[in-house]
Formats: sequence, structure tokens, C-alpha cells
Amino acid sequence: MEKKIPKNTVKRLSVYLRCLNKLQEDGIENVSSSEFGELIGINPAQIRKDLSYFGEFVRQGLGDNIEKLKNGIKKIIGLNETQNIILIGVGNLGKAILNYNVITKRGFSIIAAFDKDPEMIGKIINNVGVFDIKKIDQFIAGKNIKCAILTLPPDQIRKTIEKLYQLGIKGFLNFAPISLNLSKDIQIVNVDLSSSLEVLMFYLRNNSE
Amino acid sequence: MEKKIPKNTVKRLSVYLRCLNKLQEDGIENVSSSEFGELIGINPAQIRKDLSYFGEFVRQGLGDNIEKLKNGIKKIIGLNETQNIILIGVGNLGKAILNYNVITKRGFSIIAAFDKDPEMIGKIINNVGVFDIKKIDQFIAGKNIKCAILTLPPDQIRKTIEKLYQLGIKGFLNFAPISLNLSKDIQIVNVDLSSSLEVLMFYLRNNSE
DNA sequence: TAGATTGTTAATCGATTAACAATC
DNA sequence: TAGATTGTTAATCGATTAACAATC
Repeated sequence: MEKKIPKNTVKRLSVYLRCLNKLQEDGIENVSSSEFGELIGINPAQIRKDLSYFGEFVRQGLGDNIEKLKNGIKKIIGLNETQNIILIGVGNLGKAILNYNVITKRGFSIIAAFDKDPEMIGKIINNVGVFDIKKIDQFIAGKNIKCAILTLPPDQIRKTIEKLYQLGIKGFLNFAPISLNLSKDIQIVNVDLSSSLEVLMFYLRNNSE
Repeated sequence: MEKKIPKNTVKRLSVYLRCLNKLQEDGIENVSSSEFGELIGINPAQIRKDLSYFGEFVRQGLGDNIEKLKNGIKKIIGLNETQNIILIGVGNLGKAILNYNVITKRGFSIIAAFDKDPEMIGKIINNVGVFDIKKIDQFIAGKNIKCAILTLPPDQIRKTIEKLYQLGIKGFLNFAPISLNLSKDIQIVNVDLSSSLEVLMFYLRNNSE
């Protein structure tokens, strides 16, 4: 990647993709950046700028085909092909995510879940098998798995990341409320419910914004 | 609020709070901004600047007492007193959140859950009762509830927000992957798993950052 | 007091937006 | 062609960081 992509641009790409899908479902085939911007509440210049970072592939511009644009964004993100992921920790949250079909619709495939609880091992949840965490090495071997969803207790996160990293997995979606200082080589995205609630609370009290 | 608080400052306040709690658990009573910054990987000047927006209350500065600082941040966020919240939609994700005790530890109290499923109504999950969504009006009346967690299917989100807004609830934590253009008066924080996964995927492919 | 650490100003850096020539 | 819409440059706006006098 030649130029540095702003962090917010990446987040917006995801928003664009979702909205383009929606538009396509509604049978719309083209949008201009101004129409699109209007729709999602983002400045049209922002949209054009965001896309220009990857400008090679949509030379015709937004005004043209939604399908083309969608595929372009998918390619940027790496979702032009289905991504295999695994889930570690089949507690309440783990189960909820296994049952959350939106992830699948978006081009991800959870191909296995792992837990240490004998009660859970062997079960099948929404077509995903639960395996013994001890056997994860042999399961992963040879499969193309780039990232893992971690729905484990906080105290097991670090250990698990280190283990999976050795097995070649470098991307993590983490739900535990902890700060980790990890190798630059590891990509981690944190989802923190209490933190989100706190941010919400703040804006509720100071809602001049 | 005199000056405008940067969005990122608010997010960081939440991080600060979590880390201060951690430090306190470890028996530490004071930190300097440089130590603290080192610990959480944030520039000390950034921390001082963030806190200076609310400068009135920690005149002594970070170098002083963690307890004092913690209470200061709690007060800014509005967590100096327990915040009552409700949860709408007791599906898999709803259940997971009800069972997620971290929220409680952080100063929130989920005082009730609501669903329309007769099978669910009347059940108690982790000490939270599940009530008939139709009776929500009378339940809420007179109680001090400022925000709601929405774990409903996407197509029911808008309707539910409008309803709750009329009942005086203006803050929402939303898990459905939709973009809503709502009244400025409403505060909404979105948690979108697929979007988080997409951001993760992007950085995995372009991990020069 | 002397040293450490702050709060805040000024400088830097990055992200957003307006404007417009180039393109379809 | 004329009108619309782009991609990109330049201007603006905001957020981060370095530096330092003021404070404990």
C-alpha cells in the first residue's frame, strides 16, 4: 500500500459496503457520491477521497455501477473470497456469536469452535462443531485460517493469543476488557461493552453534541 | 460543557478508568502521567490534555491520588452513581449480555429485560427478570432509566427506539447492523461485529501499520 | 530548596471539506 | 455537445505532541 490509509477510512469502507448491499437489495444499480453521502450522512467529498486511496479499480467513479464498487471494496478488505475463522470459548457470548448469522452473510465462515468444557465438546451449534481446545493444533494444520474470535475470560486471553500466534493466526477479535501490549505483527480489534456503555453515558449527560 | 470534548478523549476516559481500577487492585495508590502513559501506550501529554478538559476537579494532577482521579472520571462519565439500564430482546446475544457481569462491576445495573416471546417472559436470568414487552410503559414509569441495550432483530430497532424515546429513554446501545438517521436528541452507540471483523481483515492484509 | 510533575501554549501532524479542472 | 460527476489539489479544521513556565 503506497499511501497511508486513515483509520477512519477503513471503518467507513465497512459502512459503505453495508449500504451498497442494502441499495442493491432494493434494486438500485447506480449511485452518485452525493446521493450516497446524503443517504449515510457522510460528506460526498469524504467518500470520494476514501475511495481514491484505492483508485485503481473504480476508474469510472461512483456514478457508475454499485456491483463494481461493492466488489472493489470487498477486494480491498479481503472479502472477495470467504474467510475462514474460528471461535475460542463457547460460553454465552460465544454461543450468541455462533448463532449470529450476519457474520456468515457478510462473507465470513466460522468453521469451528473450541472449548475446554467436556460438556460442550462434541456439540454442534448452528452447524458449527465444538472441539476440544487441546486438539486445536491438529485441527488448524493446513487450513487457511487468518483470524480467531476470542470469547474467553480475560485471564486466558494472553495465553491463547500466544498459542494461536505460533500456529500462524495473527488476527483477533477480542471481547475481554483488557489492554494488551502485543507484537506489531498481531492485529487485534477489541469490542468492549462496558466501554461502549460508558461512552454512551457520557454523551447522554453532555448531549450538546 | 464549555469547550468541545474530542470524541477520542471520551473513549480514552473509559480506558483510563479501567486501568486505574486495575492499578488500584494491584495496591498502587499514585501514578504520574508518564508512568501511566507508558503502561497503556498513550502519550503522557495526551493524558494530561484529556484530563485538562475537566481540570477543575483534579487540581493536584495525576501525580497524586488514583482514587481521586478515578472518582473524577466516574463523575465526568456519570458513573458516580449506579446507572439503571434495561435490555430489550432476550435472544442469544441478550442472554449473553445479561450474564456478562463486567457491566455490573463497572457501575451499571440491568434492572429488567423485555421480550415478546411467552416462553421467555417470567424467566430470571442472572438475577434479571424478563418481562412482557407490552408492559414496558408501566414498568418504566417513575423509574430513573436513561438508557437501553437493544439486542433485537434489525427490523424492530427503529420502532423500538421511537417507543422508548417517548417514554423518556434517550440513550441506546445497538447491536443491529443498520444505519439510522435519528433525532440529535438521541444518543446511540453501535456495536457491529461484522464491521469489526472487516476492519480486522483489512489490517491483516495491510499490516504495515 | 531542588526535583519532579503538572497544566497549558504553541507547533506539528493528520483528517475533513470545499473547490475545480478533467472526464465521461 | 452540455450536464453531471468524478478524482484530486488546496484550504480548513481538529487532534496530538513537544516544550516549558508554574506548582507542589
